[in-house]
Amino acid sequence: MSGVRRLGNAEIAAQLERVAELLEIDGANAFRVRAYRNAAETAASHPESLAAMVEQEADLTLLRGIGKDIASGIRAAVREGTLPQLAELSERLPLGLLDVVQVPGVGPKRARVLWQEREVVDLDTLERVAREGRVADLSGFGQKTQEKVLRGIESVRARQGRLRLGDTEQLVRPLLELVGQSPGVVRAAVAGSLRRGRETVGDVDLLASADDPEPVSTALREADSVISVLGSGDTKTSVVLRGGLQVDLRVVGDGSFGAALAHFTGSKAHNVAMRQRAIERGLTLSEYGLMREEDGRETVVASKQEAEIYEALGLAWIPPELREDRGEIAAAERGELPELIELERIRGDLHWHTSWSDGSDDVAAMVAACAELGYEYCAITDHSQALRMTGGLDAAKLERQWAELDAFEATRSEAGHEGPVLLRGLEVDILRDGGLDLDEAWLERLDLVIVSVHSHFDLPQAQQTARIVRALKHPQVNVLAHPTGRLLGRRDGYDVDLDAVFEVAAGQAVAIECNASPARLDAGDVDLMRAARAGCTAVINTDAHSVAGLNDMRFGVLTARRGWLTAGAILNAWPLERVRAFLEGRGY
DNA sequence: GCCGTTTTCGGCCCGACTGTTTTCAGTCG
Repeated sequence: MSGVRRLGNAEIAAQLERVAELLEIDGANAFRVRAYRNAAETAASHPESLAAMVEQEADLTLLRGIGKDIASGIRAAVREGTLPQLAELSERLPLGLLDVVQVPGVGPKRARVLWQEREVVDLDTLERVAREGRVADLSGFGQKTQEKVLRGIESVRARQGRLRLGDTEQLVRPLLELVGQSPGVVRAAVAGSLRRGRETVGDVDLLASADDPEPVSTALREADSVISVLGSGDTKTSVVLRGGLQVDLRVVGDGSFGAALAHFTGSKAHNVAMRQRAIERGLTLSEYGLMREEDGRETVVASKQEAEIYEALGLAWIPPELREDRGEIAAAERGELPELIELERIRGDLHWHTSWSDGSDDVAAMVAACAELGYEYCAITDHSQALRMTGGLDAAKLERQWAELDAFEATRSEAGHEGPVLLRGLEVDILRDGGLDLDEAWLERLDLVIVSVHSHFDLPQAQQTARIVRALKHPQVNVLAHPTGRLLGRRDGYDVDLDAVFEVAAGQAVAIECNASPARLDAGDVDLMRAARAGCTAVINTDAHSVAGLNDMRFGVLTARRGWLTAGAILNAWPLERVRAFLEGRGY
């Protein structure tokens, strides 16, 4: 092991992606830009640590999309922390332009013009110039673009500073291990919004119990991924990781671990309600425990285990995902907390792509991976033709795909047909007018029709809603995928009246997807609650575009748990026969 | 910049839409 901080694959991928964006702004050859994007994708999804491969002197150019130049860049980055290509570009271009291209309507070309003609270097300068009306008069811009930019700046700002759940989990897992294995540590856990399974995380709270806080605090301060220490005292150490994520570690005596865990898990609103409940019972609740004060003396009622605190307050233990002060305390008091969905209850994945459209693995590999996950069933659902960039399928291409599926099934049955039942579906685009991007005959033949919006995000609400509702009313439609279209940290959802959509979906037996991709988590927790209240069935799908993507299921399950969903409300937690009945519109 | 070979250079995914233009560049997916 070298003494150099080890760069994670996610960080290498992020740096490659930044190189691609800066090259684009710089006006570089589009294929060179794409080469960096492809390399970023490979880095992000490679199961083995690239840094470890470099240390072992493995040949990185064997990986798809990584050639001589990028391999040597990665080797340098592993040694020095930064890709030389990124270092070089950041000397020539303002890094704030990376935020500027996040603004809808501003791409690399316009960012370059704004920089060179108006000295825009970041969101602040862009906002000032736009407010002064000096964007509209640039050639190729105009009044509407200027207005769109001003609106866009706000939503970019609102998203900054929060990381997605999946990315955060990757960064935190090794830290939790480090903390848990430090000398003297009895218990260690993740708290905060990450423990509650929120879709994005602002900072990370780690908790450890130990008599002496020093060894574990030191271990965190000296962790490979830490770039600066904000503060470090007896009970709290705050550090910043490469990439900017702040991590706070609290160290408490093991006797108060439960109370501290409850306190630092939050949410704030949940804690306030819990403390109020304590006061009503003549008690006080803090991170040190649930206390009773008698004759000026404080005695501990409960503090060692989280569950003891809830019990002492007359409550069932509340799963962290529910701790948002959305009625969980009243439900816990009545003993009516829902029996939340668990990953083990998921019986199949009903939305994923193959190399027939924009997936990277073939049918056999995807089905084998589903078998590995222990699924009873799964569904192939490539894109329909409207998404040309994905190689979407039209009737003729579907015919060819089904021929391959027939051959695949024949091979499987010769081999004894082990593994999940494979349903045949398609992710069919909802066209601008609400029509479906596939002919009637094929819609009828498919086992499963998923519909989704991938275009015309800017329609006014009434029109967007009507369009989706019309699609849902088609009798062959079974699932509405990613119902808001949001991309976490990148794009807000389109403007749609979800309650109207859910009402129709419930009546038409169309399941509402909880898309488990950490980039989407759509429908989100609150929307899933609304859908359930409207009578909709939910379905948790990964929308995987590779074998690796199938592992995202857990993020969807976390989100569904936050939405109070039980196994009974989730299509792919049902046995196959019931799923088939649902898909065929029979009683289910 | 990567890849693959017809092995050292040419292809790499591309169509729709928007707002800007007056025939199209830029953005988006």
